[in-house]
Amino acid sequence: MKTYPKTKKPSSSPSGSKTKTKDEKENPSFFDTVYKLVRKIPRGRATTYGAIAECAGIRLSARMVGWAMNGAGNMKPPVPAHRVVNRNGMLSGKHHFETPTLMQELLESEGITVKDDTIQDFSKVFWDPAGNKKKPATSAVKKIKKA
DNA sequence: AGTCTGACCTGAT
DNA sequence: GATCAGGCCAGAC
Repeated sequence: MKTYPKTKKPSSSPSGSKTKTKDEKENPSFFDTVYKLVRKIPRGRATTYGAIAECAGIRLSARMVGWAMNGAGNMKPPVPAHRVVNRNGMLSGKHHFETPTLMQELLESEGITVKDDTIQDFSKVFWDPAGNKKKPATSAVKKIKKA
């Protein structure tokens, strides 16, 4: 699996080094968009990377969403990354939190039922960022709703 | 400069 | 129905 022979630095925040991007203000990387969307997530709600990626306009780059979350921990206003889960509603990134249980703790603290690292009634707690932006959601959302 | 990994998703086999 | 492969962007070695 992932061949990671190199040293891993926890402080590898993508957005942390904003020196590379010319002007994130005028040229807001999708990173910023993701953070904004995630911050817009109401309490007691959760969304998926795909939904955010879709809303950000990078459905095919949903992976980057998770990567962007990596820097979320360094964000001043802590981005509610715990409200972001994969399409399965499983706390995939929980392991990346300060504590593997922190994510579940936060979700439960918001009233979300989490069991076995998976959000129960995900279709209910699911929050569509597109709904806030009035943008057409993808089939991913439909599937979730259908489930 | 090239290579690879990364908290994913979708489509096709 | 489950599994495989492809794909996007950005950062680190």
